[in-house]
Amino acid sequence: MPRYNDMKFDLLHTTERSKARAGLLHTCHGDIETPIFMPVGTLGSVKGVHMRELKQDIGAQIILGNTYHLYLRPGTQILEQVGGLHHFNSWDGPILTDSGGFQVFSLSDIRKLAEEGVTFQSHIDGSRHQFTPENVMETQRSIGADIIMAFDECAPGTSTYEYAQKSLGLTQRWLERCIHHFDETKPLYGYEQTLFPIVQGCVYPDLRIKAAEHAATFNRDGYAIGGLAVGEPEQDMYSMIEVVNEILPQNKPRYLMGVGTPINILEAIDRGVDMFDCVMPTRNGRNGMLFTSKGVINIRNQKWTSDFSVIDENGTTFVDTQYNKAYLRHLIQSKEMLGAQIASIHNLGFYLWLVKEARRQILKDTFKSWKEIMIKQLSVRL
RNA sequence: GGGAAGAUACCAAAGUGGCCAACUGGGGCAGACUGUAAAUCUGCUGACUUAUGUCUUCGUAGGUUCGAAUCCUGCUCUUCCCA
Repeated sequence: MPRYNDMKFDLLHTTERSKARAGLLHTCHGDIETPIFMPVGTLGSVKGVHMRELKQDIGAQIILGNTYHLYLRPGTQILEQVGGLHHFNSWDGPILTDSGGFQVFSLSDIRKLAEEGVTFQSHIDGSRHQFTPENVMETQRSIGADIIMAFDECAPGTSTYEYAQKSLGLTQRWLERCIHHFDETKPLYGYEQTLFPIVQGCVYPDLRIKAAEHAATFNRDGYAIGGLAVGEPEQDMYSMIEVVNEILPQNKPRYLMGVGTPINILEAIDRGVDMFDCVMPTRNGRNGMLFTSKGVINIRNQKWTSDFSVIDENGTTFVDTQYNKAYLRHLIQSKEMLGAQIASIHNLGFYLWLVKEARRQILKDTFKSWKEIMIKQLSVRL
């Protein structure tokens, strides 16, 4: 089985006025049209959304899972027994797993960081577990994601230069160990997996450059930009993307981890990013925030109480025109689970529409002007 | 008819002389949420207004007191028990 396959990503189109690109990423579970947004399914489910809705209504082409969470529950034994996450959650498209690097950041008060790896206390029962670059690769083999991520430290956006530098050193040594171990092991379920390195370096251009150059030497099928949208100013995020994308190979997909708002996504596409994931459409949806073609709605606000217009007349999912705003507000106010489901489907549908439309605009060389109009629209708070 | 308990802000419910514009929960209103410890979290919720000020409130009408949601009296209403 080839370790490296240069046919994995076809860069179909680039534009003059923008760094935006349209591409096609091939995986053993299907092709992905980029730019793409990947719904987050931490525990093997995109919260509140059926696979059928994800695929047919929302148009998702790839979803995420999380190594830390799936390792704790249901555990690798179950995942191996069933033949990997695809067979467990019955998503037959591509899957990407995050390595647990983000949990090094988000669970910082119940973990200990060391050269060897990270010792976590389970947030479920307090039990202690060690994650190392090596065992994280193995766990991701067990999960069986098509794209797996290197184990990194996602340092806070407010880190000092000294901390960021130290952290990056660790991430880079871990990357080497990840790659070494990944290349030494084989997939468990008969299809190929690929490992994406993660570029860290906080908001410091020289660190980001160093990190991107280091990552690029490993010649992988794709690269991720991590450690952004974690507390730093938005402008810093954009300039880091610019710095890193200057260095990452043109013919490989770039994945901006954990980002972001619809506007963030458009700005990042403009700067040459191809892949995105974020909990925002689902989490914020559950909490009553809707991203629509006309602007952002807080459906809990009183003004929607008797607004019987449909959720989004230009929306692409069935919920958009099936349900009215007042009803959705009622469901969310009443904490009815259907409300969370409708909001999640709507928001994911919007995100997927956004990247699909971006791709269409890139292909016909009108991305830049379309983006400006969209950003104005997306800034509206209804 | 007799007896007992009770009446507190939108609802429920603490508070039995000053630290009470009044605990707490719900509801309501608003905000937050970016590789998901999140169907979660935060703030506000008498009025005027925003100073750590004034005014009006704890069924109702009086009274005691420097001071009352808290003590006393009448009235009204509610619930329960006995006839």
